[in-house]
Amino acid sequence: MTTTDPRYDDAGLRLAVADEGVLAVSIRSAGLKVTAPRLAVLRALADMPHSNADALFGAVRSDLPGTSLQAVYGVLASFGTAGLVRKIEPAGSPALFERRVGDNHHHIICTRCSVVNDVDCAVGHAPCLTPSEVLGFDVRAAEVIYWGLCAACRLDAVSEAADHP
Amino acid sequence: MTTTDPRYDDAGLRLAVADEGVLAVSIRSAGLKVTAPRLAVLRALADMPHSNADALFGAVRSDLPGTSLQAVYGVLASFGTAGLVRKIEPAGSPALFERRVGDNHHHIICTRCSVVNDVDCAVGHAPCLTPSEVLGFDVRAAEVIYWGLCAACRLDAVSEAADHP
DNA sequence: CCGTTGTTTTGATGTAATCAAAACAATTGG
DNA sequence: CCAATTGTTTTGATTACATCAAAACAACGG
Repeated sequence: MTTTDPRYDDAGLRLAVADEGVLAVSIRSAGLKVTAPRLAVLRALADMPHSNADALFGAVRSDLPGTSLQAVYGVLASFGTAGLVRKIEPAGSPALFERRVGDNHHHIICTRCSVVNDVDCAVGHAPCLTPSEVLGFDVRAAEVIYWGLCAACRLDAVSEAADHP
Repeated sequence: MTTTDPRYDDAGLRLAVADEGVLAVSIRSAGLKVTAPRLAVLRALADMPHSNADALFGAVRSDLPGTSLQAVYGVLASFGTAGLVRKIEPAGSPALFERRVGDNHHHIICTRCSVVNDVDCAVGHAPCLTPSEVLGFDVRAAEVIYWGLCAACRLDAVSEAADHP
């Protein structure tokens, strides 16, 4: 009789032991060399998705001092072309990065505090939203950004209105 | 018996005589002072929608030499807050401007030649695409950019493939 | 463990846009 | 029609974000 407790199965064991190895594997299997700055950026991105290069630089530098901002840009560029991260460029914001790739999900951004949340694709298929041929264009992707007030800012807006009647 | 020929009705006559006055009126009725740089920017924008500040600067300078680039930025900013123009900021591009405002239409951009076309709203209502409350957000607008190959670039891509078989 | 190849550092450069102060021009009210 | 007010434009500096290039360096395949 073999145990089926998920904590002790093969995948679980590897996962527990690997620890940082998981990140290394994903980098290597994307065809890239595994380096300390790359691990650090990927780790930072896991903790704080929708971060910009500068915020990632801050996080990376704190556990790998001596890393340059340009290295972070370089890492993000290589991750981007390798398909490891996705770059989003909302109006009025520096570029943001996230590890969730492959599905084409969208984003909702608070106009007041700029917090970003993922939103599943409106339709569910790759170039979500129907038009696959519009005005003679061969449409490959649909990028959607919703703008609005997040829950916290809705409350703040209400209490502010009370302060200034 | 009064004529009802639209060419001679009051509005039509005013329109024909006004010529440039149409632009001036739209500026003034937006609560802004009418100035030569503003008229020139609005005129340029009528000719070339989806232009960036620099392209508009080029057009403006050619019929109103001495205008500064900063003036163009200033004009565009005031037009933006006055609701006279809309600013779009596609990923990887400087901001583009257009006079079509009020309806919330979207855009389709060629990934090869960067040409921009208007696309009517996917649903037809203001924050097009259903979600008016997502993840606790109060959604106010949905911004959609389609990316693909324009008709001309589709043809070019085909002939290039023939060149490099 | 060495060589190749790709990555990071260092430092310069570029683009798009914004800011601030002084000169100037459009409107409003007399 | 003129003067005062208010808003706009010019001029020049400055910022934010990002990219480029060369030399130093590190990963990985043999």
